[in-house]
Amino acid sequence: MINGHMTAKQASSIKEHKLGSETLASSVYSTLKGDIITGKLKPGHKLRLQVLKEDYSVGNSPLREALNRLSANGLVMREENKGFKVSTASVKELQELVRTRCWLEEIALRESIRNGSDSYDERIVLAVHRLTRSSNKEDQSYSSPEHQDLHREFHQSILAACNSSLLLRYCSQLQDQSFRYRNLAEVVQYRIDHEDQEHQEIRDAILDRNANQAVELLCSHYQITADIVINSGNLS
Amino acid sequence: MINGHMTAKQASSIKEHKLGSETLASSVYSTLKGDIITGKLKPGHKLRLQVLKEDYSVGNSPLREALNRLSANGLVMREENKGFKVSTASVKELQELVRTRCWLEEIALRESIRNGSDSYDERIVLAVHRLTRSSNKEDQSYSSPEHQDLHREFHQSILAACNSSLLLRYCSQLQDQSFRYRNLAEVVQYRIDHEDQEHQEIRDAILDRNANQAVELLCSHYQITADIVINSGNLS
DNA sequence: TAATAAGAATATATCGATTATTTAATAACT
DNA sequence: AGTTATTAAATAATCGATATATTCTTATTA
Repeated sequence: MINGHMTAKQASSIKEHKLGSETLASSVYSTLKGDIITGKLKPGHKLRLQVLKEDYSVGNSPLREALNRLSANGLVMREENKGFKVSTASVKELQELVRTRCWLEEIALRESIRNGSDSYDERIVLAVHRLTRSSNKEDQSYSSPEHQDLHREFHQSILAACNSSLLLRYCSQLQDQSFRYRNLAEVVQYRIDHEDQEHQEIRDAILDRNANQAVELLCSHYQITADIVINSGNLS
Repeated sequence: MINGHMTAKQASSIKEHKLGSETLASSVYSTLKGDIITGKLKPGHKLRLQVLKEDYSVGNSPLREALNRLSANGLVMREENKGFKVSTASVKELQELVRTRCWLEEIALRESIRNGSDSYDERIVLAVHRLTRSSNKEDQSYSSPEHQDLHREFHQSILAACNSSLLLRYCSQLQDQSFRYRNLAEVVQYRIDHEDQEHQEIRDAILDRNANQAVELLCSHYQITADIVINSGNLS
């Protein structure tokens, strides 16, 4: 039998399922989500059940459950009787994404700054420290999953005190989608350095309780990143 | 064999599945969603697979797929290895819900008013007309699903021009959850009349392009409804 | 009473088979 | 040729039966 459909996939094998009591469906969900965000599974890519079953070594049920969750989160598109595919990526959609993300995060950020406690500040300071340190490692580690996690953590930390788990969930979803776009453009060290600078400015504005400036900086941070992705020419 | 577990359910049998090419999973999804929003399935209620299978006359796969979608939308809670239950309802969660809904809809409403075209206005006018007419029917039809659909349509119509399908999706989810809470308190004609009045005031503010007032009216509209639910004493 | 162990119930997952729909390929026709 | 029908293959969706694992319940023991 030919495994000729291992085209661009090279699926991340499901992690040790034994540890903890995580469900298989949840494992596949996480792995699939990761593969989509990193770009291992490209926008628009058809997700054929049979292929996925082999690539991820799981049965029908957990796979379909994972895909159904993902489709509810916007990373996967589902069409009745036609199955699933990775959500498409276009300039138009990216612009809508950035716009919406700025709207929601402005609220979450202003509320967080209003409610912010010491532990709120400390989490941010720590996040920036770790992120910056990671960026400055010798070995171009800024494209590693660890660096992405640190980046992710920074952006979550500044919204964490908004007092709405609903809003946080939506922001998290928009972040996932933004990171997927971000990974469509190859990121260079120069941009990473600049980003770290922007992160620090945002942090300082927050610590100063200067909400207007923090929002301004945050949104332009997102806009710049989006423009880079658009100019990379990898979008329809 | 006893059908003794038909406790408070009386499941809405799956609608004609033949028409169109809707998937069984999608049918169950809609039906389940409806039963949760109307309160036929009560907050916190354990959703046992075997019971649901019989009540809705479907197999394992489409049922679990529907539940997975619902859990991603917040109407159902999923716990690893422990299955599904209808999301709980509490005063605290309702307050967070209202707060978040006001935040998001303020944005969507202001944007819509800014972009609003003739067809935007017309859809709103029509929605108010139909809703009011339905409320004034003799036969207490204000608790019918048709009336709920009209009510739903009004609230969607005023946000429709915000130019972000993402934001609209989130608003729609929050609306679903709000309606579920709303259905926990028995609604009386008096309140319906008052609501219609509020809807008309919101419509007028929008037609006047008075965004500040429209937002003000909309949010207090939500707050009043929430207070009624809270005072009904049906929440933990 | 509290901790533990056995047993029942339930959720999760696999597999194979079946139906239905979509997609592709082929044939027929104007 | 190019469009339309028809047929065939591929794939999605579903079921049912089964197997395993985890949780829940109950009984037992210290």
